[in-house]
Amino acid sequence: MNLSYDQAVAFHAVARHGSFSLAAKTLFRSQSAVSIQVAKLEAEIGQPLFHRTTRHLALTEAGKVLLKYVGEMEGLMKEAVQELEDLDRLEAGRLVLCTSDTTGCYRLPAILKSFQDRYPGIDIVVKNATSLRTIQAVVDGEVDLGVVTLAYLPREIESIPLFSRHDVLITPPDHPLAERRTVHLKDMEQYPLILLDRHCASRRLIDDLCEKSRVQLDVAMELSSIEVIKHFVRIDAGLSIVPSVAIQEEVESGTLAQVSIGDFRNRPRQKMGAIYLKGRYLSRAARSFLEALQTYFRPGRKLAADRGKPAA
Amino acid sequence: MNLSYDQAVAFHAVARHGSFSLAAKTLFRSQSAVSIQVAKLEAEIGQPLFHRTTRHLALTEAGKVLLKYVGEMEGLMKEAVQELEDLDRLEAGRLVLCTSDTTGCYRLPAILKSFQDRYPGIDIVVKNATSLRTIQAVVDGEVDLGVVTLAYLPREIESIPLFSRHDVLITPPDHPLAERRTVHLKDMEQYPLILLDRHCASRRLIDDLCEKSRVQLDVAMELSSIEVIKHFVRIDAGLSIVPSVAIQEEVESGTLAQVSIGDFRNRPRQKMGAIYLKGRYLSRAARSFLEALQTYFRPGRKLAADRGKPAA
DNA sequence: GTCCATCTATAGAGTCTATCAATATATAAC
DNA sequence: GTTATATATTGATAGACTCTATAGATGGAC
Repeated sequence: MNLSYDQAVAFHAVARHGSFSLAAKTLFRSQSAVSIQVAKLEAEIGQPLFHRTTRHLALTEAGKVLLKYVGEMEGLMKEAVQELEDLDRLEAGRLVLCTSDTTGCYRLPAILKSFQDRYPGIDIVVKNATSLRTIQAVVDGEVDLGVVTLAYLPREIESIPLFSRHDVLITPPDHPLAERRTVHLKDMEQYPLILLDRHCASRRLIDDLCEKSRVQLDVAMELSSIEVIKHFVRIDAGLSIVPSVAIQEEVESGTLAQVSIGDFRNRPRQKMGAIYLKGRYLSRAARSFLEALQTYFRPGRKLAADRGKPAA
Repeated sequence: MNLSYDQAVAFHAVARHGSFSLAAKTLFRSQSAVSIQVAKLEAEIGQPLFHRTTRHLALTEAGKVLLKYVGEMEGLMKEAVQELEDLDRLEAGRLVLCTSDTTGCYRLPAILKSFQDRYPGIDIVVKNATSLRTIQAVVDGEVDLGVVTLAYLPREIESIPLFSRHDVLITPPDHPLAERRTVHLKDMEQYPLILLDRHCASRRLIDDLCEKSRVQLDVAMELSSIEVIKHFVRIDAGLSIVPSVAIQEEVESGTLAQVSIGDFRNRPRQKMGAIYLKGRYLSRAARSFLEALQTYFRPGRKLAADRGKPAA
């Protein structure tokens, strides 16, 4: 037995209205169309669905059974349509981001908050990982968007520059270098350094620069968290190079000192940006969030994140 | 947004198999047919359902939403088909009978039991009412079948004779009439009688007969239950006329005596039979029960209760 | 009883949609 | 680059659905 959903819907209308002609009107069909639909359904089932003896119809046993199921199915169909339309109107949806701790802690919170306020129906999940891992997660389709260092991007990744990361030397407040307006990598050779481990894009950039400048840093420790690094620097376990945005509070309260690094000045700063998989369909929620990111970080620029294909 | 169920089913197959061509095979369609179905669905929804970047497909957010609902809907459809097929195979169903207390107590139990054993999936509801009320219930479509006195039947009722009801006089064991082999209505005039009330077909038959024979019975009480009548007769509150089948136990145990009534002998006995509404579709369960009734009460006769149109 | 109004079933024609086979295109593996 | 596999596209065909018009049935009015 293979029931047609449309025929069942016609049957349902007839059952609810107790009349073929009335049902036909509500379905915007002719009465004959409805009669035929129900007749076919009855033929398929092998039993009548209505007692047709008197003027008003009554359901047969089979009719009662079918009615029960059709009602539920129509309800589900309506719910599905509702939820899909909500998705389209950004009143529902799910968005999975991935970014570094630093960006997650210091750059995104404000924009996430305003996005949530604007689209309360959208669930946003923020994962934390290094830029390199984030890129892999985007490539694998595990996350919709990433915000990462725009270096070492594979070909299949599309990127949108958002802001620049400005790395500085941090020292305890009473450190000799703390007085300087600028230091160079060369100046740091004599001090033990606490850096992020080699899996981080930002560390890689430092290493690359050292190699070019023939500087041999004394890396005393490799950690994976900037927060932890800050604590070590505060107890004078060594100096570090971190994004300036991550230590504003400590600088203001005087628990840490920051010094610009001359070697970085004429270099392109570390561009940070949003990334997504080339050609992958971006949900409306993802596109909308990309747009929000651009409006927030580059208010002057013209937005390109339209129709799922933002320019690089 | 107006989603097509068939398209959604195609989508579901693709989602489950992770492949259009595989899904096409399981649906016994060509691959192009499935591709087009899904494409139309996506056009209707306004969003892609699959990420098609890599070789294996992945669901988009919209795809995940739809998948959830389609699975449920297909489940319901399967259940509906299952239950309708069960109905056809008599493995499910509901049968509402109506009959008098007497028939319900003394005639039906055995056959109901064997029917239940044979078709355990069918729910049988037995209502009790007088024959006249039962007939009305059948006419109104409140019950599927009735077992009643086959007198005073309206035109729209179809009937199948099953057995005859044999009314006898009952008295206390030590009553003067208890010795007689036969009595006549005339003989009862001098005794107070306890009869069923005038709404009962059996009472009507007695009244009609009295009128013809010009007998004036002394109806001391009118009750609506034969069981109650039996108790009154036992305490010598009067005599009564009841179906013999209802007092077999009391006669055997000697608490009541029965005497044949001569006036009934040459009269057609009260035919009892099954009734249903002419032209009303009889469910398979009802037809099957009618058949069982005939086999039980008239084993020699050829069965006619076939295809919903048993002979009268 | 007959007539009328209303509802449902049926018939024939036109339209639309789904389907198929064949082919083109895209992707991953080699 | 080539090959193999998977998906999209095309054009033709078949089937289902819908419509209008009409016939048949039923209940109520007279």
